[in-house]
Amino acid sequence: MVKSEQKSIRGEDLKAKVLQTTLKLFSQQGYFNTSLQDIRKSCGVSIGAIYHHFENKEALAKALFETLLDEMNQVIMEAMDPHDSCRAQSHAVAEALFQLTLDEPQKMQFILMAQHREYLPDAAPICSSRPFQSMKDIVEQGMRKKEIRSLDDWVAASTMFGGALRLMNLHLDGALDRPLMELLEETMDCAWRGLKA
Amino acid sequence: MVKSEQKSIRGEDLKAKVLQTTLKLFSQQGYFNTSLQDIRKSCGVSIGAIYHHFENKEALAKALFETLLDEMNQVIMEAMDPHDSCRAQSHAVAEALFQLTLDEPQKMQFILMAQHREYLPDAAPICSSRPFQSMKDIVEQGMRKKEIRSLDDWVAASTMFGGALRLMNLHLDGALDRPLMELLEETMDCAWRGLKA
DNA sequence: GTCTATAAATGGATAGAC
DNA sequence: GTCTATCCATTTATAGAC
Repeated sequence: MVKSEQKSIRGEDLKAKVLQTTLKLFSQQGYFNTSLQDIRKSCGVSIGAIYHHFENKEALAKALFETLLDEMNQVIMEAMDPHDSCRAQSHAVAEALFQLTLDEPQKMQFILMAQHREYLPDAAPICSSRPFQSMKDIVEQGMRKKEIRSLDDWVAASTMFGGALRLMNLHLDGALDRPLMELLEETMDCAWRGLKA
Repeated sequence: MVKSEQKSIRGEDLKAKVLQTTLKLFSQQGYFNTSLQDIRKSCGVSIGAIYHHFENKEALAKALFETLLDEMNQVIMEAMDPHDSCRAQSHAVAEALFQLTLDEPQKMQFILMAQHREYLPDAAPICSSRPFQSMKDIVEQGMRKKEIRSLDDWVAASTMFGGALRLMNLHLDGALDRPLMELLEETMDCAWRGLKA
């Protein structure tokens, strides 16, 4: 039944299907444990079709990675947009990222926990990617407006989001007993107490 | 010259040399980008010798991983030992881990940034390993003694050490402009403000 | 205990038909 | 644009000499 639904997939739909399947397999097993044959089988497509849309395995991973970083950055921008204060923006961003972690665990797994530089030699470290830069910007802005006290930029950013990011990791590792979202208020309150002017 | 120094390495010395070389290569290139041939060449030993001391590549990685987790836990225990209060213990542990990151970046790189479960299917998530459990214990103890306010255990632990761990990551990624150790006081002060009763 | 040579399998990538 | 068949390099692991 699954097979019959897929048989007519072509063009951009096929490309999207490949990306979707690749995300699933990479996040579950990792890049190196996933062969192109695995991807081929899992989405009922041929090797030739995959190579038509992506130059090679590395380019496939790169396309996926960049798509997800863009998406994450989009989520961050939309979350902070309606707010003015550093505190409100940070809270909204953390909430949006928690929600994304719950809605799309594979995407967050791939972004947060994969070692991209092992297979994308030219990739920048994740901490300098746009979404993480956006988060750092929020905190630096808050420091300029004296909402948070004067601290090293990296210390301030790590304090604001370090706890929340760690909880996302723990959730994805299955370590948390309580629902992730229930921990949002406490975590961001702790961060704020540590930073406020 | 290097070769002539190594030619007589045998037995336990050889085993240690293999582990040391493996750490270097795994932390630099990752597990999957490092072949046994790479290890063989890099430490001037034969494949046969490696297989004599380790059942297979996975067992080699496992031996290395467990050694490093033990070492890290040892560092933590020794750092907290002279202190009583949760605050002093946490500070000492963070300082010791910063120092370990500076002294042995490859070891911390391997512990903090590798995705061990991609090649050690039976490995527990890193957050439940002994060193991380020790850190969590310090915080929970502090909560019982009312030094820090009543919070979810994971939130408290993530707040106390989330910032410091993130800074270690950033340092290893080369993202920090300032020396890691200069950020210790500020980071742990932020964490403490967020947690104190 | 250490070595070399090689087996056996797998994976990325290509060629060419449709 | 998609498919199948195949090439070639690489890798883990073993066998057997020393």
